[in-house]
Amino acid sequence: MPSTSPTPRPTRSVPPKPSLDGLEAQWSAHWEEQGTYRFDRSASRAEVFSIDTPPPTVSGSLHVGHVFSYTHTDIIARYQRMAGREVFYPMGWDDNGLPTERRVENYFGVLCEPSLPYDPDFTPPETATSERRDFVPTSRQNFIELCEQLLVIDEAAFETLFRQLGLSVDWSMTYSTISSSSRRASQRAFLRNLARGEAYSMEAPSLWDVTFQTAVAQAELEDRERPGAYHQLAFHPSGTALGGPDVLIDTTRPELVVSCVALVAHPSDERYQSLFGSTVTTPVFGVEVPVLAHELAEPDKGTGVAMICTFGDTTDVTWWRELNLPARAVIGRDGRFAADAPVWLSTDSGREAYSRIARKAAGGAREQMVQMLRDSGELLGEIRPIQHPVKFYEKGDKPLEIVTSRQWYIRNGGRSDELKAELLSVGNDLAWHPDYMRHRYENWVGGLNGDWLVSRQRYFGVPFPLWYHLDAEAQPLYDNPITADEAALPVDPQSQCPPGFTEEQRGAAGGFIGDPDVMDTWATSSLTPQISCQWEENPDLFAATFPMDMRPQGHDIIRTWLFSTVLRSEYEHDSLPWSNVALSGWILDPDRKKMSKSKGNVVVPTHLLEAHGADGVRYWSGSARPGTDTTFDEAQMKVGRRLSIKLLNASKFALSFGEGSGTGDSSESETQATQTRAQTSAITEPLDLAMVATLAKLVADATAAFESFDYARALERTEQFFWPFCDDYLELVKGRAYGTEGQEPSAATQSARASLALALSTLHRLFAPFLPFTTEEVWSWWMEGSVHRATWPDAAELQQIAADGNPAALEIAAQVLSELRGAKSAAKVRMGSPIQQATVSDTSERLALFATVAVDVADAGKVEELLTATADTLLVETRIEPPTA
RNA sequence: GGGCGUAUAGCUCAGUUGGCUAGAGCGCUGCCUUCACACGGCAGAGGUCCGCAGUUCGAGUCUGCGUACGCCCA
Repeated sequence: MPSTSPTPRPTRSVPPKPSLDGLEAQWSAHWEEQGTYRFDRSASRAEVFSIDTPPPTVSGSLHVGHVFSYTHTDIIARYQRMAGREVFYPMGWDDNGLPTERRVENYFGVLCEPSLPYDPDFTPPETATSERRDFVPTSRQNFIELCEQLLVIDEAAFETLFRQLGLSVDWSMTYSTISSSSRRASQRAFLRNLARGEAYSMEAPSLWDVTFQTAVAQAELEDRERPGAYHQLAFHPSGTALGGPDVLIDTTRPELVVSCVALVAHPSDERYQSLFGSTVTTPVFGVEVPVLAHELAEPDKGTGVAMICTFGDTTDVTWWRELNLPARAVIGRDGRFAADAPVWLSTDSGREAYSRIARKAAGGAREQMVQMLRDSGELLGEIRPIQHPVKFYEKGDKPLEIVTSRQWYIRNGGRSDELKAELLSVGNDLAWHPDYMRHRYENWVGGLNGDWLVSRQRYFGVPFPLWYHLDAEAQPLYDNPITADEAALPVDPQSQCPPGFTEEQRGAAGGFIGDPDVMDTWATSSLTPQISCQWEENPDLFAATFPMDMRPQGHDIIRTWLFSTVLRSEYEHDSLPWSNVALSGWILDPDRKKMSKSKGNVVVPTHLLEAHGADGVRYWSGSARPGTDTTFDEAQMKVGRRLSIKLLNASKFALSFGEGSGTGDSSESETQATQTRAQTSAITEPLDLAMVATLAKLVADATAAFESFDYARALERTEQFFWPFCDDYLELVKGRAYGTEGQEPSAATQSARASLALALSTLHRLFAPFLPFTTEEVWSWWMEGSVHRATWPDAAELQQIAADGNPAALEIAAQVLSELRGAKSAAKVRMGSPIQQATVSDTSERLALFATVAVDVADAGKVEELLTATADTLLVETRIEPPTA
């Protein structure tokens, strides 16, 4: 559906008492029926404006934040559509991955237990317990079915909200990240990464969430301040240094002494020069470890010596790698210490000590360990409590452990300066809105220190399309995975055989096993441009929409979604995935705290839409400058509602005077162009020309603001014009517009009516992206078609109509009118009461300008005798006689 | 520790190459209800533009140094 220039209806139809009630339901049904926002697939790339919509995580709750940022995108989409672009604006749901699993677990009170067989009659508990340990185990397939079941409900709730909000998405193009085409795209992209050497698997220590029992990526980490305590432990010199004084270290994790592989101090630390190269034995366990030097050791932290454990934190991993230390890991995937005493404990007393911490989680093991250290006298002094940053999975509740496991990685520049430089350069080619957000990207890419870990030991996600050969002992051979054929995608290696094998060979010696993992959610959502543009599935659509024009998103996920999308696109297409990135800010509660579920200050948007109307809520969103954190403010929504009501009433009023041309001769043979020309050529009065000149400037400003994605500025300018337009211009022009009853409209009357029509048509379109329901309503009173498919106003055309109209004439008229009203207000009389005499004093230049509008001013102010006098500045003196009672 | 942003009326915010006698809305106060709008209109009060120093004929705006708050990264 192309956009069209405004075409008046043959007759106007203005309701006697306009109202906002019911507009949302009425017009959203109408738009759906008319296909107003349907994407035209025949459009060429040059005509298209394509938007990489953020697929919301449907397993989260509805949130004002959704309303806020999605409105920003919609406002831009609506502008682009009116500006003549064919807008590709799909919606997507991010429904694969851990957030959905977690919601399903809590919602139904179940846990996935992959060893269980599928139960076709499985029904979840009637009431879910809140205790995770009481959750009912269910098979992988049952679990996935529950995920799918809940998603239908969650997605419907989101769609309802977004429709109420008036998002102009083409709902026929909706995608979901767990759908078969998304899984296909995700697996295809992965296989190509693998073929090009951009993806690899490796056995390595990685960050591990013990609750969810999965590896997590660097991008999903967050530091949280947690209470901890320094324990001072004594290590005993051994070998050549035997008999020397104990080496003291401070640690917050005494339970890890058993996996200590070395002590470390800074190479320039004077205190420990003599110890470097010597060995010490660990407390309690008596294992001999070296004392080494490394610049990551912090001399002013504790005693300056740290114990290196495999693995307590990410620094341990660095030390382990760079100092070539052995791995002595004891914590398993469940976060507990291994049951059997490790082989490196050579003494009976060491093994006995270990048995006291075996099978314990970190906390319990620490308690035991502290007791043993106290008993042996190797814990010195008091335990000193501290606050320190601890690494958490952003969605997790327990500190991350580091566990060694085989994982898949995609190279992201974290281990290659060359790739890092390339990605930095690519990011620099993006147009960022606001521009300063580019620093977040640079910061993140610059700080990457490892490749992107994409495998997750979870169930509801996109599986790796891989199998592994089994050797004669049925052990997997990871080095040469069997890959799925692209044509067969999507595949589930758990239930499907690799090419050339049969199901009987699964798990058998010489046979195969399927890769058990799923990909990180971001590994799929990093492909939203490819998914929504239907990469490799619909070449015409892809060619018309990719690379996309705009990626809207929150600034908090630059490091994850934005970066990973750039990376995947660079690998697959050697290009940016889009040309513009528009960042939305946070919603802050009235105390300026970020709204989040954990703080319990989240506002659910449905009641807001009911209370203030979709346009009222949209107005609040649209007032927030791009990228700026914004206070949640219902007062602004009320203002938006007021603006909408004002627009209804002002439109009703302006349309009540009759047609602009006044002749009533709008015969059907007359083309729209000549009609328009006849109307606009009727605009001759100085006040009217001044208004049109001001309007032309407004359109130029608003258009420029929109072209740079600054919708808030466009709204602000439009409002700045609209309120004085109602307060002043409508009042000034009212008398002329009425004309004299029973007479043919004079030229002055026709000028007024044509000006009102022109201003109204322009204002309706300028407000349309922000107030889609209200503007569609008022547009329908007098125009054909949808305002949302009407062409955006043209500043040059308006300027041409305004000719030599001088905006200052309108300004001075408004100023004098305001003075006259002030006099009436001071005299405590009604605005409709007359002023017997008014004298306007000003400079002669301004008086000359005033003369061109004086009749309108006198009429609006009900001034019976209007005099002028020259002076240095504007002064209005009045004589108001008290009304005769 | 490094980077980025914000700081203007009681509140939420505009203020785009320096020209400001600093604006808007909300809130507050007063007045006005037949004739578009009481889900209203009109008018009014209200400010050391975070601080200090500098550049300039001129600084809310530019520069430097601080302070406070927020975010990103280590």
